[in-house]
Amino acid sequence: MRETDFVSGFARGLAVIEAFDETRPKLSIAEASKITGLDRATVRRSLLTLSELGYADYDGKFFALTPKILRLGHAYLSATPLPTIIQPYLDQLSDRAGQSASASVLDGTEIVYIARASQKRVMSINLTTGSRLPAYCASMGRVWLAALPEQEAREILSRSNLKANTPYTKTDPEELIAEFRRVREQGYALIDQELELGLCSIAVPLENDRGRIVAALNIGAPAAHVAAAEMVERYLPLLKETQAALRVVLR
Amino acid sequence: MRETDFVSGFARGLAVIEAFDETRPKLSIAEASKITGLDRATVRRSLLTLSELGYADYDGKFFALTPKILRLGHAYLSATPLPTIIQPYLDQLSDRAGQSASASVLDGTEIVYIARASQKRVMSINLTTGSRLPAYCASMGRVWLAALPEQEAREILSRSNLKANTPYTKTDPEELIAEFRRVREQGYALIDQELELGLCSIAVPLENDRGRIVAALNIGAPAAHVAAAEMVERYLPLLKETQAALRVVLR
DNA sequence: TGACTTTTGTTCGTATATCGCACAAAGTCA
DNA sequence: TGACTTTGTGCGATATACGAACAAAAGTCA
Repeated sequence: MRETDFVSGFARGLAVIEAFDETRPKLSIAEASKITGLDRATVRRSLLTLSELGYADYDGKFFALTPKILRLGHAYLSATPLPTIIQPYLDQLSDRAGQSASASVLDGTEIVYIARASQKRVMSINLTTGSRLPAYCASMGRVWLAALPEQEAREILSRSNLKANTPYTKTDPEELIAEFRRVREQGYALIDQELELGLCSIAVPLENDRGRIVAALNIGAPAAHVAAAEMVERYLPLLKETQAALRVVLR
Repeated sequence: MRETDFVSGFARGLAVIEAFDETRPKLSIAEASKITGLDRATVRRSLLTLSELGYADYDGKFFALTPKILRLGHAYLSATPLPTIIQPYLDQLSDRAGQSASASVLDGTEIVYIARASQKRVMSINLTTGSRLPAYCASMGRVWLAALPEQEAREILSRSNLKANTPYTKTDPEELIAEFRRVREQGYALIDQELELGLCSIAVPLENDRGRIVAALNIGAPAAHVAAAEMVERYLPLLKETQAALRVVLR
């Protein structure tokens, strides 16, 4: 790609959109400038452009994103057949298990939820389509990393911020690599309160008919309700069934 | 806003992202150019920029969005407290009703789902956070339009594509305006198979403590299961309870 | 309170990047 | 093969970003 094939004004604008998050729902020009590292004048133009197009509101002081911005993310969800195909299977799975069931794909060091059937809230985090979790400490993330060549998995770990969310969180890269090997062999990943205290989850890979991983499926349950050891006997068979059913559907 | 405060390269890029949808998950440069009406060279630069930033994949022929694009929409969801606050109430509501419950906001002529607790699939459409429906024929849309000054509601109707999705769909603006008045008086909107055959739904407005509408809540049920007339007695009390509980929570 | 400092928003001239056109090259299909 | 479509590229005209300068607003402190 030649240098002139890159529209930096577009790239800068996207960075400005990403400057908004849960801790910063409203931004002044100066704040957005600090977060993105872009010049105030440049950020101002991007924000005014967003506002002009209806993607943001401006009260003269702060900018806030509007629901119109959801069109951008939704363009992916509706354009990708996977979430639509998976959703009914997930609903059924969640219903049979009596627990939340989800599907995700890997994006860099994170997994991204692309479909979810939730039961009563067990986590402090509100997970919906588009939510992200670090791959190294989530059951679906483990499944994804286990499916990659070891070198790639190492590379992703090296870019990850391996922090101990709970006393149980594995943060040693070598230990994680060994865990990936175990996941690969047994065909599922089990997480016992590594992401959040009181939460267990179990995940399996979802492969297409060429044996390539296209998503991960999981079931999450409160540890108080289901001990980690029980997760396998109670939910693995259900996950395996769903996995097999979907394998037939996916080209 | 001065002319030079608008970054057209950014605006053009956003239009290119929106060119992707369920019917067009992969786009060539020429296709994207046709859809957006932008010059091929311009579209090409935007697509290559997206690809360079990891928001799109390029196989040398077609471009497809990657899950990274979800970050953009998610910036709104996580930056707006409303979905997070509402979700647990929706889960409980859906659980008690045994039907899907959702929340939405108005964006132009459409409602946008910002949270949803789904039960078994009853619609042909896969609704998730970020999904859109025309406001004029959806129960939550009616609630929103009823909450606006009549002039604004008329203006939105005039911009809407009022088509009859089913034989029951109301498409006459005057009839709709009269319906909005009824919705305002009775405090809820009932839709009997106007969006899709076999689907009924009932919605109420969700107001903050200043009495301003901030979202609409609804419950949807298969018509075969619950006749339209029954919707009110079965679900309105539950909706009202949730509405009241949330009113206290919202500032 | 008022003087002072710091932060923020806006404007401007200029160097640079981007646009859209026109043409060339490469596919595509009968 | 030839007609057609699609993609890539060079170039002049135009739009945009940068950084500095200034004005306005918001803090800060005695």
